[in-house]
Amino acid sequence: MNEPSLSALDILRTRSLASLAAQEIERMITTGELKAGERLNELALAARLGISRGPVREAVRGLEGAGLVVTVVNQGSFVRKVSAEEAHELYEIRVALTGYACAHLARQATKEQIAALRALVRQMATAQTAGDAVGYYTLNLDFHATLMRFAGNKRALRIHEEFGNELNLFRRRSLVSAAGMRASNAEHTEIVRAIAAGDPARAREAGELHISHGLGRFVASSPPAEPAAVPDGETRKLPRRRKAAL
Amino acid sequence: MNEPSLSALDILRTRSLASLAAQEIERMITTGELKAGERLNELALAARLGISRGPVREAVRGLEGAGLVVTVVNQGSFVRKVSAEEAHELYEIRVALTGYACAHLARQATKEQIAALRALVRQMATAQTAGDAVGYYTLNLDFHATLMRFAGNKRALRIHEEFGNELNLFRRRSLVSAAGMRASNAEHTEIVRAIAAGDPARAREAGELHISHGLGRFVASSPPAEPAAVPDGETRKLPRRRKAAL
DNA sequence: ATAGTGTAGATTGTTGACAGTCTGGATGTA
DNA sequence: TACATCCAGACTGTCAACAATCTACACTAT
Repeated sequence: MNEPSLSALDILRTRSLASLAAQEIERMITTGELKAGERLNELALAARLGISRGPVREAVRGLEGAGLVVTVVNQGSFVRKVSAEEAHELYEIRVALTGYACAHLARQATKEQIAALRALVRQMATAQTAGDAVGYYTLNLDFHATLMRFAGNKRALRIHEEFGNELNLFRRRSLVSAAGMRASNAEHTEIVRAIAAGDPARAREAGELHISHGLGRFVASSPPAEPAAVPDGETRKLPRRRKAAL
Repeated sequence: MNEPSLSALDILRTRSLASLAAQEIERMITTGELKAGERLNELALAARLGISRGPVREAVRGLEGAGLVVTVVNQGSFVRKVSAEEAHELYEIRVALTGYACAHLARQATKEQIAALRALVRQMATAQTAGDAVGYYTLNLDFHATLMRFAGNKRALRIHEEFGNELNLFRRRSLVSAAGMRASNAEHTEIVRAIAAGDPARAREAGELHISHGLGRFVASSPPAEPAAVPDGETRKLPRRRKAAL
């Protein structure tokens, strides 16, 4: 009955080229196709997407407003680079949010929600014993997102996801070690246990500790970052790549 | 020696028209010159700023990325309207962040920082006894921003300010009553006292309670909002103001 | 009157062109 | 060799024009 997919025309009736471009560029950034600090060549992007520079510029501006991109007049826009200090700040905020969410859940989580969290912990245990770091990584993301979602605060969920993206701009996604996974999931267990016990203070404590330790595991597993002489937001006078890379 | 102000040319060398437009439009929104739900007429804005539509569109897209504006294809962009539910979520996050900041400060606030906070509380007390609601409002903003700044998390400070702006889009800025001011400042006093005492748990509790109560005072002082049938992000088919207002 | 249709004007979405700025290397000079 | 100057190409910043869409209002038929 339906067209295989919405015809190109129908898509345009609902979404502007700029929004599509924004989506695609964001994808390129989060997948690492565009690396932190890399320059966004408007012309190249427009050519690649088969559109003109206007919508591309709009898309980039949108990403700038969202904090994924930094622009320097007459020099261009760059994928934002997150400094160690900024990453630390992001983690601190996550500590506060996660702790709060856990305390909240300890007060009013439903049986189904607790069951869902337990299931995730079990799956992570499986991934951990199997040494499946990638699987664990994904499940872990899911666990924390679920925690936020169950806490019933959509905005907090959004912020949490946003921070996850930004942390990817700090250093490329890094997987935790086997020992890290074990420790991490033990903390997950404690979080769920405290929530199930209906003990807000303990749940908060467990949530906060888990994120704090997560920061430790994060930096421990990341390769040392190069000095980084590229726009964190201030820098100038940086080399401009000529040949439109892609 | 200096030009009265940077010559227009020098400004352009450092800031693009789009960024200037964004700044100006944001100002219009936060001052209420553009009200929540109101439509942003690109042509009118461009004319008012004496530029073309390109930079205006970019500016609007940036504000959209920042969450101040919502866009519907072929219908235009609108100043975002914050629902009661969203406002509630914002307050919840503020509770978490403020509580965390207070606990943090209780652990490592310097004498100077504590003195600064005490000074602000004193000033608020003066404003309160004088019945100066506007002065109190401003000082209160300052107090909370200072709390965040002293906690040493720039990002948290930014989020806090951002939320303040968004809450203005919920209902127009509303001032608390005389009784509200008194209660509010009593809580401020308790926060500073707990911080000065170096008691993180108590400081957090005081910070959290203060924001929670703040939500109560906020809704109590706000006029009831109209049903609101304008774009919160989904709506369609809404009347379009014709005559370019301004 | 009411509902349906059509049209003009207002506005948004996109494009292509032009001007200004910056980078990197070539050229020339001490 | 070291250093200042100049030049061409690559890009970004802005604009003006065109196409597409939507809204409001008038007009028609029932």
